[in-house]
Amino acid sequence: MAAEVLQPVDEAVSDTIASRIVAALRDEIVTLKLKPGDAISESDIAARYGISRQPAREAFIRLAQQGLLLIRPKRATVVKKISADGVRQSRFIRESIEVEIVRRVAAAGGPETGRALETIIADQEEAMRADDSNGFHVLDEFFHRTLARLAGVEYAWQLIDDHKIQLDRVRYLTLGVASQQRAIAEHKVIAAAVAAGDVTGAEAAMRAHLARAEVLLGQTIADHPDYFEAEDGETEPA
Amino acid sequence: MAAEVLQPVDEAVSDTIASRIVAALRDEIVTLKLKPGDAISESDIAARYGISRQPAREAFIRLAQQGLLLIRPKRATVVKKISADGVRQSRFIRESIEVEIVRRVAAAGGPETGRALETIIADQEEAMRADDSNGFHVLDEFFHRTLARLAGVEYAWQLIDDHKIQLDRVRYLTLGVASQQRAIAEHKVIAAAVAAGDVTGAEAAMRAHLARAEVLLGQTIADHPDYFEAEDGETEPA
DNA sequence: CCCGACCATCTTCCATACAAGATGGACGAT
DNA sequence: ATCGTCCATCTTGTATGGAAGATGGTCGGG
Repeated sequence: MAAEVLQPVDEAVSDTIASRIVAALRDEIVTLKLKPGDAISESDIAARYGISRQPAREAFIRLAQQGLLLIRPKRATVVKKISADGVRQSRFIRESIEVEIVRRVAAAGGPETGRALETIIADQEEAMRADDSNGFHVLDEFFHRTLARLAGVEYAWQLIDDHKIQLDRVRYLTLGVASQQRAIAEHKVIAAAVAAGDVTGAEAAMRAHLARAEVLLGQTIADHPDYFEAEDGETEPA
Repeated sequence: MAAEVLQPVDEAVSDTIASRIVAALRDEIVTLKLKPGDAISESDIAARYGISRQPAREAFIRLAQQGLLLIRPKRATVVKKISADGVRQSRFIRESIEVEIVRRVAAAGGPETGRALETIIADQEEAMRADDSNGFHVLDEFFHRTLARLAGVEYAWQLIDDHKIQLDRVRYLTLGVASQQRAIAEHKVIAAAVAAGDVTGAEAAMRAHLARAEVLLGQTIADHPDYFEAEDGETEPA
């Protein structure tokens, strides 16, 4: 059943080569094995994965539509640099929707919703203790996704998930245990407010939780300026 | 500079055949020349537009990712039926984001923002008098998009635009002058609240404005049940 | 020494050919 | 007459070849 919930990502129902390439490239991009600005070509990927150019091309199209690649017609295809403004707007989108979600859940929620959330938080604490950074992230995502399902808008979460990749690349640059502890604490506040039916409290808690990304962004830009697009000045400071 | 803001629509920078097919099919789907449930094939489209299968295939991929087509691996490709639940969730997404947008604009807005909106409304009234239904819709979209730009999140509007197609198909089934008059009146209320810096008032006005779609949905399902997916019961009541 | 034109090379884009699987109707057995 | 099987036909997925265009280095002229 858990697998049922995790599988349907909208299009990956078919197990084609192109789909696998999409997943593979997507992972390489988020984990920064493919760095922003790197140039790749269809032939390149085709050779690397031992396939034809056609599936590689289709993968490029899908990833370009997700905002991860930039296909330049007759020139080359590059891994899109992270746009600071784009990250802020992705965060804006996420905050808009998630705030609305917790409002709904808090308004309609009963005691069992609170219990469902607490279970996830407990799992997160265990993952943190086990130093399972990857599992922690999966559970973090599951927490938010569960809220969406409780609000009856799980499809909306899928949307957030698509655009969250932009945020994930930043997040990947700023891992840390302290961050995990704080995330858990904030999740607890949200869960408590939701369980108590405190709409405005839940909204505030969610906003505070998501606001943390703003701080990380500035820090990350300072640390890895070459991964980001030039914002206002010239694009190429020659 | 303004061109800079309007140009980057993410992928349509290149003027390829595939892009034109995407636009053409998208239009046909929204205007219901291609009805939900209709089956189309790559060869079919290729022949119809006098092109090869390859661009048609790419267009299918892009449209499938936008949720308009359903590609069934070795079977056929069909125009996705309208999902009532999907429409509700698209509306939820739109409301979440647009509410947040008007909040921001109302909070930070000055007198010139109100004037910009009023200009658009005036144009809308003219379009209505001229019985230019298409122009009216374009201006309606422009009104909301302008709000997004004033909030500094025009990219977010693009997201809404992508998912608004689901709503547009329903809207296309329910045109009418009365609807236009009401839309203009509601736009005026929103613009007034924004100009006055009335955050909660603007939020309420926007919610009311978008809530109208809910009523239309039920009506439309009743009128065209064959365009919609079966919701809970069996998919095929044989 | 500096600048402009040319060209080999690379890229994406499109066309075509083939492969694998699913469908629906015809056909034959019971 | 009814049911099961087979097969022509359609579908999408993949491979490969050629075309148009952009790039960057090289070469020649000033």
